[in-house]
Order: sequence, then C-alpha cells, then structure tokens
Amino acid sequence: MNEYNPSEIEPKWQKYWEEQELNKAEDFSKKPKFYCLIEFPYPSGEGLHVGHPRPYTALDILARKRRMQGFNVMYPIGWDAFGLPTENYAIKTGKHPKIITEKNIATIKRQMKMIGLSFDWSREINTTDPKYYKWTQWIFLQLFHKNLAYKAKMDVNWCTKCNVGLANEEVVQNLCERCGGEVYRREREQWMLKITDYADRLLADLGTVDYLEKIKKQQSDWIGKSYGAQVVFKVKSKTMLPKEHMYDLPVYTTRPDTLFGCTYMVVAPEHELIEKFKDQIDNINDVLDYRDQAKHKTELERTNLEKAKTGIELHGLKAINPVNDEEIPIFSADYVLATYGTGAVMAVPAHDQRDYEFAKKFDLLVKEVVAGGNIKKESWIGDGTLVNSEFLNGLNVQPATDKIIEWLENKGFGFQTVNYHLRDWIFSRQRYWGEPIPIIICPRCGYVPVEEKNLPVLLPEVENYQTTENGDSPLALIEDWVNVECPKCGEEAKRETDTMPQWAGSSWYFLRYCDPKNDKILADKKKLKYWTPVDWYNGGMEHTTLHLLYSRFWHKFLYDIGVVPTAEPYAKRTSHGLILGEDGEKMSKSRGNVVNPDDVVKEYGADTFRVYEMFMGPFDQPTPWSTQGVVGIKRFMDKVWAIGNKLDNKKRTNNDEEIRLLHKTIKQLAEQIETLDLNTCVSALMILINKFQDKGCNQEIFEQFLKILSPFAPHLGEELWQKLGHKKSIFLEKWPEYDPELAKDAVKEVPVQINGKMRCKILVTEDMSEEEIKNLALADEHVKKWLEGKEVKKIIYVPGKILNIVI
RNA sequence: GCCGAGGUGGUGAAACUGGUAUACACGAAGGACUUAAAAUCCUUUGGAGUUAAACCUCCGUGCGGGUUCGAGUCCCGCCCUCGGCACCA
Repeated sequence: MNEYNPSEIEPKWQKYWEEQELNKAEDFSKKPKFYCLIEFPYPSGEGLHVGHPRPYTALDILARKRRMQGFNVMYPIGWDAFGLPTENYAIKTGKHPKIITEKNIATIKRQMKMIGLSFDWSREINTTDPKYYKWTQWIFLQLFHKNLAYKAKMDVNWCTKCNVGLANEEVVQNLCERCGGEVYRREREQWMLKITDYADRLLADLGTVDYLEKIKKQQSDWIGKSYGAQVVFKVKSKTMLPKEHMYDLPVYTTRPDTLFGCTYMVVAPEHELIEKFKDQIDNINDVLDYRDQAKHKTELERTNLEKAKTGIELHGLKAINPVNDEEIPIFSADYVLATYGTGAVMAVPAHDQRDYEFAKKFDLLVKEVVAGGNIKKESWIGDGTLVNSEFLNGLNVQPATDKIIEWLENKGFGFQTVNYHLRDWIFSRQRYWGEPIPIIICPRCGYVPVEEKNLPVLLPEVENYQTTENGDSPLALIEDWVNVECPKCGEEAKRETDTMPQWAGSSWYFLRYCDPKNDKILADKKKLKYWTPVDWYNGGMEHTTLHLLYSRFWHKFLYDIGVVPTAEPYAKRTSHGLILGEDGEKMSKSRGNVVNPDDVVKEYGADTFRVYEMFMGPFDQPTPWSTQGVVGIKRFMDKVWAIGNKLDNKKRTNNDEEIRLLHKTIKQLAEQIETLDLNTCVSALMILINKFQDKGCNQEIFEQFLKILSPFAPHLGEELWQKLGHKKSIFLEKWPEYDPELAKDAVKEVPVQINGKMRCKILVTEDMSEEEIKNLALADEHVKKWLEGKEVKKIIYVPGKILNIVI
C-alpha cells in the first residue's frame, strides 16, 4: 500500500477536473438549474487568509452534491476589485492600482485553485474591467434618467492635513488614521441615489424570500419604518409677524398623542432655522460655536443615549404648540440629527427618556399627559390614560393617537406619515480607483448624461493618486480628460470627476455571471430568465444592511425598467461566521494573528484544510482557528486512506450494524448539507469510518461512503474511487439513495424518568403498545426501588422519546 | 448608545418542534508496539461524594428569578463577547 500524499494527488485531480470541464455551467440545459453564489472577494494585497475559504468550501460542498443529484449548477467567481485599500497602497508605493490588482488576483486565484473549489472559471468577471464597468455606468445613467440619482450637500469627514475625505473607519478619535491630522465634518456636493423611494418594497418583499430570520430582521430594522405624524409648529421671532406668516417648523413624531405634553423644541445644530433667524437670535455667536463643536463629533457620539446631553437655547425665538398655542423654548442640540426626519423634534420629557434627561439638565417643565408612570422619577413610555390633554383626556394611547391625527389634519396643522431610518445612498467618492460617474457638467445645461454609445467612460491614467487641494478626486487634474464638449449644446463643459463607491460594481455582478462576455447588453434576457434568481447566496453578516440592501435596490430598479425578469435577486440568503485568529480576535495583519491557507495546505493538504474548516463549528457562528485541531482531521483522512486500501470483501453486506449506520449517515448528510450543518456532517462521517475500522468494510459499502465524502474531500474521494477501478470521475456518479427502513432504529432505548430525573433505560420495539411499555418501565428493578412506598400520580409517555413517572 | 447574534467540560463543540446534557474532535493521563522516539493502536477523562465495584447519590449548560411532569432550549430581569451603525469591504 502506498502512502497518502495529498501534495501529489491534489494538483493531479484539479488538472483532471479542469480538463474534463466538470464544473462548467451550461446555459439552457434541460436539467434543473441551481445558481449558487458566494460574495466575490476583494483582491487585497495579503491574499486569502484561512477565513475566506470557509463559505467558499461550504457552498462548494453544496454545489458538488447538487451536481451529483442531477442539477445544472452554476458556481461562479470574480473580483470586486475597485476600492480604497488598493488606492491607499498605490499612494504609498506609487504603483498603479491596476498592476497591484492584477498581482493580487493572481495570488488569490492560485489559492482558490489549490483548495479544489469547483468554480466555473469560464465565467470569471472583474469589476475594474472596462467591459464590465461600462454596464455599471449604464445602470447609473438609467437611475439618473428616472430621477433616482441627484446631487445634494452632505457632510464628509475631512482631514485638514491630507486634504482628503475620509471613511468613518479611517477616523480614529477625531483624528486621521493615516497622518494623525485633525478631522472635521465638511459639507460637499455628493451624488445620491434615492434608495428611500424603494424602502417600502424592500421591506415588503422580504416576505417573498427565504433569508435567515436574523437577516430579515436586521434589514427591516435598518429600513426602520415607523408610523407617526408630521406636526407643524410656528416659530415666533422678534419681528412680530402675524401668525399665518410665521416660519413653519415641521417635526416628525411617533407619539402625536403626547402633543399636549410638549414643553420645548429641539432642532439639529445644522438646521436651516438658525441661519434664517441669525439676526433675531440674541445669543447667535454661542449658537454658532455650538454648531462648530458638533462638526467635530461623530453621529455615534451625538446620539449615544448614555452620554450627557448638550444643547443651547435659541434666545429670542419661541415655538407655538398648535394644540394649545403655548409658547415654548427652542433648543439646538446635537443629539438631533439634521438627516433624520425633519431635523427637528418636539420634546415631551414626561414620555421620552432622552427628552427627560435633557429637561432635567436644563430645568425644563415636565408635563405628564399619559398616566401610569411616576414622572417624578423617570419618563413613562408605556400605555395609559391621557390626562392634561383637553379633548384627548380619558383616552388610551392608540385612540388618542387616531383622534389627534384626525384633529391635526382637519386643522391643517399636520398629517399622518411614515418615516424611515433608511437614508439615501451617498454614491460619490472623491477618489481615483472607482468607476467614473458618466455625467458632464455644463454651465448652461446642468448635469448632462454621457451618451450611451460613448460608454464606458474610461478611467484615465494619472500620475498622482492624491486628491486635489480642494478635495476633488485626482481625476480633476487631468485637463484633457475633464474638459469636454457638452453633448447637449456643444459648448465647453467638464466631466464629473467623482467616482462610484465599491458597492456599485457589487450591486449587480451576479447578473453578469449569466452572460459574462456580452457587449450589447449587461446580460442577455433569455439567459437571465434561465438562471435568475440566484437560488442560494451566502455571505457575511456584516454585509446584511449595506451590500445586500443596495443590490436588492438596484435589482428592483432593473426589474422596473424591464432589464431583469425577477423582482428579487436572491431567493435564499445564508450567512457564515468569521474565522478568528487563535487568540479569539479577528484576523488582521496588525494583530499578527493571520493564518495563511498556503501553509496549512502545504503541511496537511487541501482536503484536510477543507474538512477542518467545516468541522470547526457551526457554519453561521464565529470560531477561532486551532492549529492543533487540524491534526484530528488529518488523522481522519489517513484512516479513510488506510481503510480504502485494505477492503475486506468477505464481509457480508446485509442488515448488519455498518449497513444501518451507512444508510443513517447518507440520510443525515442529504439533509444536513442542505442546511449547512456541515460540522455534524463531518462528525457523522467520522463515526461511520470508526465503525468500519472496528468491523471491517467491503468495497460496495466503502464506495457509497466515498460518494458522500467526496464533496468534502474531493481529491481523496476521486483518488480512492479511481484506484478502486473506476474510469470516470466520482463526481459523475449519482448521489446515493438511502433505504428509509435501514436508516431507522429497530430497537429504541427509551429513558425512564422519575419526577423528571433520568433513572434507567428500557428497550422498546416499534410494535409495543403504550400499556406494555408502561408496564415494562414499572417492572424495572431501578424504578421499583424508587417507587417503594410512593404513590404514582401520573405517567407521561412521549413515543420513542421518554417516559416520565410522577410520584 | 441603538439594531442583530451568541455564552454548554481543560479546548473547538453536539443535543431536531421543551424529553437521556457533553456526540465528534483536540488536549491531558495511563498502557501496547519500539533499544528509544515519532507515528499508530487500546483505556480513562464535567465536579463532588459513598463504595469491594459503580451499573449508586448529589451538583452542574454566563448570573438571578419564573412557567412546566420535565428547561441548555420558553418567559422576566441582569452580566459578558461578537457583527453592523451608512466613505473598510
């Protein structure tokens, strides 16, 4: 018998599978299609660490099993290659991002092939390829035509030293992560996409897809639909305008029923009210100082409920509560965000904890309007009877809400409305390494889209990847690229120099896999009709609210304009947990806890690596890597090899323990591969091989075992299969069927409890009646001992599960 | 802080809709083989106690309470860890 030598057999079979084209997906095949998708990777300079292949391997197992079950499987791969880290690396080294990207892709591709992942490489795509981003730009133009892309002033983190807009992640304690320079929030014109127009459909259609519950919950919480009312307060200033000419200050509230309890107003420091009434606010300088301070805080800091509230009253202004004409003070406070609701809130300290704390600090009136709590101690947000509220008195919260909304609508003071936590998508980046936004800015015609025949707008070469002094992208410096004729009027105009975020290319890539080389359209409609929706999409939990939602939004838009045949892109979505370093921390270069798959494969082989990653723990939970744990899987592989090399064909094959266990295991794997309970699949395979080791095994049984093992350890499976005399790949075999009779236990061991504590076990066959089983239990020696001198009150029998005697 | 997920032996973990807590594996200890070591194989391995022996008893699934014949699983209140919070991807 020769040795198990993974480094010899693994490349051999990888080459064989590629030559045999076993992993190619066939357009329009008569077989049922199965489109299975993992999030395509960002080709970072470090290559893959052991965390990346976990989802790739899990879905590879699923894909291989489904192929054996007769599906036409598409399992494609590509590169999400635009992005910040590559650009930052380019700035540091002066190398072109394109060159860096190519090199990184080559590394990761080699690593993926080394692991034996059954991707259809003929469909490989790359978001930085002009033939690809042509269509990303095309989609943007369609959004622009439908008024779903617009420009707005938004705050960006601005590093005063690097002169560059920063990602939130690059800001550490209000300092620039790269240079340590000071950061503040500066206003800039940005391209925005109106994802909020789709909020309702993105929420409602969660009901039509098979996502993990936690994913649905997180998406719907992120969309954050709330019902409430918009109420308009009048603002009284020193100019003493008649009431109907006073400034209207609309607020959004989810608790219009508490309107009589509103004792002050709060606006965001950036609210237009302040600019408008500059001359009439007595303490305007302090108010503006406060606004400047707010620019140095993050949203997280501002909205943290634990942190002490800050704010400043706008002296000289009063708001008028429309329900009772009371004049109440107006504050500016940074816990109110300009971007949420109307940027202003009515404060009801008696019935909102944040308002309560603020009121205590500034010594403001706390007026109870819903009975039920003790507002001397804390705010009361629960239900109760309305008090101090004139015509609402005596009602409970819900009827009071209905009544006040009706009243507001009749008087023209407000209306019922919904509000979303979801905000529009900031789509511009003042960066080089992204898709140029295909818009021409003409002083006469405004924003003019680039004509479709002129797509793609190629990303030009630049000398320097640094943003310009005024914060424009490096593209702004390339004059012969920036200066163009306006497509509308033919006069001088300039290109938009902002680029798209990395989310753009990844919002539609799964469509391109269906038809990766089409140069007429983003993908042929018939092919999309055949392949979409994606049957199974797996990705990280960390992409639940951004990437997953963005791509659902784009897909719905493409559906509306007739480009794609389904309203939802992904029929099913699952999530994997991260693999952490051995120290239990997230793997990162800076922590120095990165484990490289190259090293693991070199020492133990790809199959051991794959099976270990599946065995470590539940697929959807984070798990630390353990170098020692890998050893156990290598021993398992060695055992399979050893048994496969000395099969005992004198062994009979009927109805003995091994056969029963085999059928049980086939059943378990058939079910649990589908639920991605892959750790218990591996353990079931181990239990079976341990049984073979004890009892011996013939070729017939072993071949069945090999078939269910091979999706996990494809190289070992193929090697032993062909060694046993087969000429064709094991992956062309049918997935084995199990015999339901053999997969069942003939005799069951049923635990007997007394008052819920397990005391003994009895053996029960299927044909026994409940009466017989109870008598059997009562006759048991142990039970007798416990029952001595006691009265049996009740016997509970759950068939096949448990028998409990209550005394 | 807000939203989401999780906490079980020395370690990674298993336990299907409330029904035998700790499967499988790592580590550790002891033994076999060997001149020896590695590899391999066998045995033991949650804690405490009683015992000639455990096939006996008690305690045990982050903490405190509750529901139930029965709770790792359900409910209430806490603590801790992880993911996300919109320009990392």
